[in-house]
Amino acid sequence: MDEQERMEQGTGEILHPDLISSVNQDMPDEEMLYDLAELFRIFGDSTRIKILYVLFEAEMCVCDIAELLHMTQSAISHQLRVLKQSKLVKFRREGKTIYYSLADDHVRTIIGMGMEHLCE
Amino acid sequence: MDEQERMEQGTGEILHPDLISSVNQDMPDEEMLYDLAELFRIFGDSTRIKILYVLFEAEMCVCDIAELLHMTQSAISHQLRVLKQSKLVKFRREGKTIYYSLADDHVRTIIGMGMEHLCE
DNA sequence: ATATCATATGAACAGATGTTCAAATGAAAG
DNA sequence: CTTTCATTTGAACATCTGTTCATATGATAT
Repeated sequence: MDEQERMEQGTGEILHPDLISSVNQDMPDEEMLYDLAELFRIFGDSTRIKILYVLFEAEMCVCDIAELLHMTQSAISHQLRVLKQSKLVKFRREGKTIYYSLADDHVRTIIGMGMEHLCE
Repeated sequence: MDEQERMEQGTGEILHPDLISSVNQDMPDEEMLYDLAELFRIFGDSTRIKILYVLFEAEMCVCDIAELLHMTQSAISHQLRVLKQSKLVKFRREGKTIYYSLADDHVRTIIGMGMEHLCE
C-alpha cells in the first residue's frame, strides 16, 4: 500500500519494493561500507602498490624505495605516510634512517586476491 | 664498485645497493602492477562498494539500486558503467529494464578479505 | 655549535574522479 | 507514429589526489 502510493506520487521509480526492503535489511551500516571503500582506495594507486610489493621482500628505508621505484624521496615519504595511517606498514628507526615493513599478512592476502582475479 | 661510484657522484642516495638489485628482480612488470592498482581503485569508492554489496543479495535493475542507495539513477548508471568495464558486474535485458548482477565470485572474496582486515 | 644526512612536512599545482543536469537511446504500449 | 518508461550518455562543475618544490625535523658526526 505504502509503496504503491509512492509509486503513483510522481517519480514512479520503484519497480521491486519488496526486494528493496529485503536487501535494505541485510546491508551493513554506512560507516562500515565507507571504511571498506577507504581501505581499497589505499591499494588503488600504482605507487602505493609498488611500495607494498617491495616490502613483500624485505624491510627497506625510504631512499632505497625511492631509488627502486625511480621516484622522489619526498613522493615516497608522502605515500608511506598514507600507508602508515592505514596501518598497512610499520616502521622502526635506526640512527638516521627509518626502516619500513608490512604491518601484517593481510596485505599479502588482499594483494594476492587481486592478482588472482587479474590472471583469469 | 659501480654503486660506490654512484654514491659519491653527488646524490648520495643509495644505502643498500645489493638489496635494491635483488628486490628489483622479483618485481612483477610495471603493467601488471598498474592493472592491480586499477582493480583496487574500482573498489575504492563508497557508491561502487554499495552497489556491489547490493548485488551480493540479488540481481537488480538500475532504478531499484538508485532507490536503495538514495541516489540519482544517473549516478548509479555511471558507476555501473565503470563496474561493467572492469568485468565486475554483468547484465541482462528484459523488456525496458536491465538487470545487473555480480560477474563472478571473486568480487565476494575480495570484499570479504577487506572486511576481515577491518574487523581486527 | 655546525654540518651533513635521512626523512618529514606544507603549500601549490595539475590531473583525475564523482555527481548533476540536460538530452539521447531503445524498447514496449497505445 | 507517438508516448512513455528505464536506462545511457556527454558536458560542466566542484572536489579529491598525487607529485613537486622548498623548507623543516631530528639524529649523528666533526
